[in-house]
Amino acid sequence: MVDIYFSIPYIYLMLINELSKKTGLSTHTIRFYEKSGLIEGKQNEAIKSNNYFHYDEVTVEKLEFISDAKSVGFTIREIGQMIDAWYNQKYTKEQKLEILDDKLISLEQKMKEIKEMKKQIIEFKDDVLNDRC
Amino acid sequence: MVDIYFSIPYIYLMLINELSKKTGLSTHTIRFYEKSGLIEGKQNEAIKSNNYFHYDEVTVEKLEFISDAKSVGFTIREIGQMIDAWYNQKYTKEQKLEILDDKLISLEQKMKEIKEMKKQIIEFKDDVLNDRC
DNA sequence: GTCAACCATAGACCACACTCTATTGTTGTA
DNA sequence: TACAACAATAGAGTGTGGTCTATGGTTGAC
Repeated sequence: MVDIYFSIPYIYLMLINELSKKTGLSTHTIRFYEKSGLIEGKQNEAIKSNNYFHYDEVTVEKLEFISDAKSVGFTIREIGQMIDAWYNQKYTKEQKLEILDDKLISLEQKMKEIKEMKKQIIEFKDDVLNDRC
Repeated sequence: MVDIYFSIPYIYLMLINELSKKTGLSTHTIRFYEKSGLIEGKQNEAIKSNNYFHYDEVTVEKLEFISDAKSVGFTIREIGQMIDAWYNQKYTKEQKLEILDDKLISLEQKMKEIKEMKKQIIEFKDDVLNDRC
């Protein structure tokens, strides 16, 4: 079987080292994300001499999304869900929308908590400034 | 030496079980926070028969703050800094303000990241709705 | 054909933030 | 005085998210 992925000339593919340089993530971390099911490289079955994985530009996008999503506090599992809701066909349209709406709600919640925390810290500052603590 | 803490009649003190019920945190978790330096109970040196720790209402406040701060993503270390900046005298006024300002800046940053993530997810939703993925 | 720079896999190790178990001792009510 | 419900300490175990090491194979420039 010939993999179409490797027969389309205008799809640029890269190995893990280049992916690492493009995203700023270590090859270790990228492999960890791959094992966790967040991304997926492809092996060229026409080449028998090695088992190197090849990655496309969409993987770069995904890794950038993963970094962003992690820094707002989403877990690997949640990030996986979102990626599946976006790039995969394993969910129906309705399920995809439900997942994404769910994440939007949790962002709203985080937002609210951060605003509360800001208020608190500003009160602390006020106490410090006025020698009330 | 007589500890003033135990001689002021209007300071209400409680044992760990009551503290746990008031805050919704397990006694395990409370002891973990105590070992981590976030809170501090006091032993009554007048009582020789046991070594029970007694906690005041300020500890309840601190534990509530810890829960809130954790849910916005602050680490134990960061939370400890903030508590010290507020309740302790181990920092100067200037140092306290610096710490608190630093935390405000990181909250602003988190806020920005969350807004970006919201935008992204809304774009995802749009793609799903219009069958672009 | 040598060698540096890459590739893959497996599994050990790490920090963080708990969470639980085991053990021993204390208190207060019946 | 028996007993349940509490207390303390030490230390083991858990889940998450990496990070590193060891081992062995491949590629490409010289």
